[in-house]
Amino acid sequence: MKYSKQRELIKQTVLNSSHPTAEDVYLTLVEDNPQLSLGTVYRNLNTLCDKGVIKRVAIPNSKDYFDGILSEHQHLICDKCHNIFDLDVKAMDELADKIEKDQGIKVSSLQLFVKGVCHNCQKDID
Amino acid sequence: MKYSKQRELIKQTVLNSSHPTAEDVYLTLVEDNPQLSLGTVYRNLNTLCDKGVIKRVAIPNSKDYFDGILSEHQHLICDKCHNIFDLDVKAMDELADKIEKDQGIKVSSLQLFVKGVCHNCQKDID
DNA sequence: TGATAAAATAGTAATAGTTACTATTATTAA
DNA sequence: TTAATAATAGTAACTATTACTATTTTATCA
Repeated sequence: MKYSKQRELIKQTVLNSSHPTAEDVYLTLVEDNPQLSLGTVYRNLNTLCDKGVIKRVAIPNSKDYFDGILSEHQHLICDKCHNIFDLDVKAMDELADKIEKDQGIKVSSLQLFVKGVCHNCQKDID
Repeated sequence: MKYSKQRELIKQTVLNSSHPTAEDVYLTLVEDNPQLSLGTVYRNLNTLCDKGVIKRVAIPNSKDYFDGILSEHQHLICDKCHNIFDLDVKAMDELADKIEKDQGIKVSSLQLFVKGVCHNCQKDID
């Protein structure tokens, strides 16, 4: 894989922002790099995911988000502000084991989508 | 809401098949109803979901599936045959409670996506 | 350093799944 | 049976993403 300035910028943008979409990354970078192409952003986000440099957060009925945090964690989608927040749900491995035992199937991946109200928005309600 | 023959057929097709997509429903029905429009299928699937007659199974990076079983359950997406299977995961309510306590947030919905190998495909492996 | 090969880019076209629009048809209620 | 209104078929449009292609950038090595 050859170095490219664009890929470097895209990587840094994901690492320095919270769950940006491809479009977020593009809009962030295009200001100082007016020649940047949205296709380049998509292509590099895919490459970076494939190489394990970043992770894709794929949410049902929504565009993809990207995440610079590689350790396993789950996500909260806030009902109010629609932002995405990291959740450290401890019980996932046990749950996978339980499902394997109870259902008699092999589990290769387990993903949890939590919808609710984030800390910030909860403050606004109180 | 006025009766329509098309909506009735669409509803029956969802109730009588296992997790069909909009296209599945359309292809099933169009044979005996050549005038049926795909738009009508989409519109009525949405209406039936809104009215609580059927449920939408929205899976990340995939088209929507529909489900005639209304009771709360989770889904297995098989790595081999890519079909969708119902899973009765008992621990969901407890998990929601635990997340609310641990994370200090209000959970409005909790969805689990299990990827793995279904019973049928597991048989083929053995 | 300069030539060459390989990879990446920008810009655009194409795709998949779904929704929106509109003229026509079917259903319902009086 | 007519009049209203809701639903349809057929098509266009939309959104998120991928594919294509001519040009540019990067890396290699003589």
